[in-house]
Amino acid sequence: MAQAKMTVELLDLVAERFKALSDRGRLQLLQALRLGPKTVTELVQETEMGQANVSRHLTLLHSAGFVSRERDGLFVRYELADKDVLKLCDLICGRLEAEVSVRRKLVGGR
Amino acid sequence: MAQAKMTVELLDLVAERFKALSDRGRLQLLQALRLGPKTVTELVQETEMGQANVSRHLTLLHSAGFVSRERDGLFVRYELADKDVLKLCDLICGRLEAEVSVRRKLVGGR
DNA sequence: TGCGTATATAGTGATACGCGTATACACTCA
DNA sequence: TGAGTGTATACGCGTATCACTATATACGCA
Repeated sequence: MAQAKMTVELLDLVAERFKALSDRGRLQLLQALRLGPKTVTELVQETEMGQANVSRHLTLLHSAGFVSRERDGLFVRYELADKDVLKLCDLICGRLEAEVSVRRKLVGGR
Repeated sequence: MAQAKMTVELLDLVAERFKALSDRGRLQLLQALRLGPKTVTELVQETEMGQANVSRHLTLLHSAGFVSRERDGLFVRYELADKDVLKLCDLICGRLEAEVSVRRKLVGGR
């Protein structure tokens, strides 16, 4: 959004990236990957999601460029592609915390 | 995502915010608001979307906290709530540009 | 109060999404 | 090559989302 002119195609791409982050399960996976690479099996155990779902979500995150994948024998190890994802989430979380504190003030002020 | 423990409820809230940004029409509206507040009618003209759609998308963006609204007589004027939205979009755009440049290099290297 | 304009909200049909199950594919090893 | 394990994909279903149209609500003004 740095430039004034955003083509419809570019906006669609941006929307697609945001959509990849608009699901609880996928955010859970990204969070689980914060501390390092993990295999699908490990992620299944940590998130308590079904194997098919985990695989599907990881595929989507990968095609959105948020995670990278690397085969290790029988396993596939996923990893955060970079730290941008965390920045994005931090921005949202910061907003949420601000909202909550505003609400607290409103309630406390009654 | 700053803290290691993210409750399911918090993740849902984060996902909801990202979902608000995961639609071309809504991104178009946010972009149109970059230069200042606008009324629904103005946004309808600029985006070539139907009035009902514009109103609906603005309502969603408002409940997600990305825009503020203020009634001005018969009109309702919407405005970017803060600059975070632009930061978020810039992060995504930066990623997209990086991807494109990588692809260019790959193509050029052939 | 009644009319005209601006905005918001049903209602509806088409499309997209997420989940669970079953199955296909990839890889290792005997 | 065949069995076993890990990962990805196909299918069906229920739900959510979006655009469009019509309608309702809010407001200013005569």
